Amino acid sequence: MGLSIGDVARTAHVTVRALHHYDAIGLLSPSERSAAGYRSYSPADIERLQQIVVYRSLGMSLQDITAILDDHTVEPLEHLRRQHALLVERSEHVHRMIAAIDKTMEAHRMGINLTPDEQSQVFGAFAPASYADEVEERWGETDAFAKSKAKTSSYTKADWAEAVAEQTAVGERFAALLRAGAAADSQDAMDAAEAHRRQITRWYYDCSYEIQTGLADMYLADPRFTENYENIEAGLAQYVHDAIHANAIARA
Amino acid sequence: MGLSIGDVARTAHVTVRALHHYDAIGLLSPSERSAAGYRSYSPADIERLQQIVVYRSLGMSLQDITAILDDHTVEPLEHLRRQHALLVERSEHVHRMIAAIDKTMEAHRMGINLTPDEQSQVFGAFAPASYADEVEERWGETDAFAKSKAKTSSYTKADWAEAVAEQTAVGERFAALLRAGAAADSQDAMDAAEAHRRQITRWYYDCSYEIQTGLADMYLADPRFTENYENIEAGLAQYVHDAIHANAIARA
DNA sequence: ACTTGACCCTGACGTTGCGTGAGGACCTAA
DNA sequence: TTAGGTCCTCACGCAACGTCAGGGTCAAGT
Repeated sequence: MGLSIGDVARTAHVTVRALHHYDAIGLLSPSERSAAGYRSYSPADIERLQQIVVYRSLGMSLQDITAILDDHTVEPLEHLRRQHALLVERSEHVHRMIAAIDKTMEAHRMGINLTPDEQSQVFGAFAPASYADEVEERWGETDAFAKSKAKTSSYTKADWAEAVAEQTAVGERFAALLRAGAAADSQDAMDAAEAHRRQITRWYYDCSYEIQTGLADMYLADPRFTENYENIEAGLAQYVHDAIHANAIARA
Repeated sequence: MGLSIGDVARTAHVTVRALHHYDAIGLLSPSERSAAGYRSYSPADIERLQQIVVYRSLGMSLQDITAILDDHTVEPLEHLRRQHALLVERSEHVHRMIAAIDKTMEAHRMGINLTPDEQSQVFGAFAPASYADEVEERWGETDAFAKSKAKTSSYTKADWAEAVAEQTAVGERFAALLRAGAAADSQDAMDAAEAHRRQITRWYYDCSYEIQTGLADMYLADPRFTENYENIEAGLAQYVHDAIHANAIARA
């Protein structure tokens, strides 16, 4: 027996009514019901709900969400990659909007009137950019998008094995350097950090230095991740963290 | 006679139907009608529409927008300031969402399960943060908000005169330095750039170095702003631009 | 065993912000 | 003068829930 609808609503910050609605339209039907007809949500249901919440926050319609979540050719991780990409796009969009406001205020400050053309541009920045627009902006026509989708969703078991192997290799590389006494800001350690970043970019998502240092911080802050490295070698979490930071600074 | 409804719709990237709707609910009623009953939008109408579009993109309801736009104790510039602040908040929100996805992906990568507590946090990042939440997050209770509103919306004519005077003074300061042959990356020029930034922060909105360099770029890119400086002294636009950039780099 | 309060269920109607025609006037250019 | 594009006013439709209404369920306390 999983969580009750109220518990789910609280942890996911959605209303009970919304969950009823998702059930009614077949977007998220809890995998179990109690004898009295109470909905019971399993961990898998919760995971699906997270995808729903994220896609919703990006402005996707419930119909479309149903469609892509029920598309079993799409791996769960692929959803996270897409969401990441869409969020980055969203972030850039917000920055364009801020720039547009800046421009308008500067014009006010200077007592300047914007030309219709400039005005249209300002308006354009605030045009309701749906997720669909953003997706197309990123991947061009549906054709290219389909291709990209085909590529990333077609990871075979061998691919996944290779990804895991690469990841393990990077961990080992750090550990070897640590054992050899190489400083965290040595060239070798920074190269390993770069490999870590490229590995994520290759198999998961475009990992900027900013994002990577965020991950490094998390490796120390969250005991779960810390343990993962400490199990390989004592002090490795801190070492990886320092190497990533050193590398990020050096490349900036 | 102003613009036709079709023209407005095109430049503002909204549908004709939306404009009809705004008229019907009294949010934006064009200031004139032709003999045949055609709507005619004045420049003031367009300006109001921009405010509407921006607030809408922030998720505000049409009712609320009507209320705050019809509140005549709020200066037009105050709307831009608010919108700027809300957008910055929105930007931070998006970054929190990206971080949440990063964390989820890292957990996947490492084969780790998130605790309910962590899950709740991830969900929290995607909770539909309405503009209202964001406003309260920034300004606390309605009381504090009312105060801030009272403060910023109560600029007197004398205040405005002072703001304009300060702005002119900053321009003159740059011009004097340019005439005196001080380099754009000299300490004096960078101090002037800092004064430029502080002036905007004081009278308009919190101007970060990133935003300021954006403005500097605009001074060169947009002939309107360029002219404004060139009228004071030849080469001043470029000079101001360089000083702002030098200062931003020095302070980073 | 019984009550009480918190929680759950299923309808069912209301709301917001428009989309989408229907049916008809208007207006410029050929 | 006729065709196209644009404009007008109803008026119904729709998504994603909010909001009662009327009624079971359940654990805790008495």
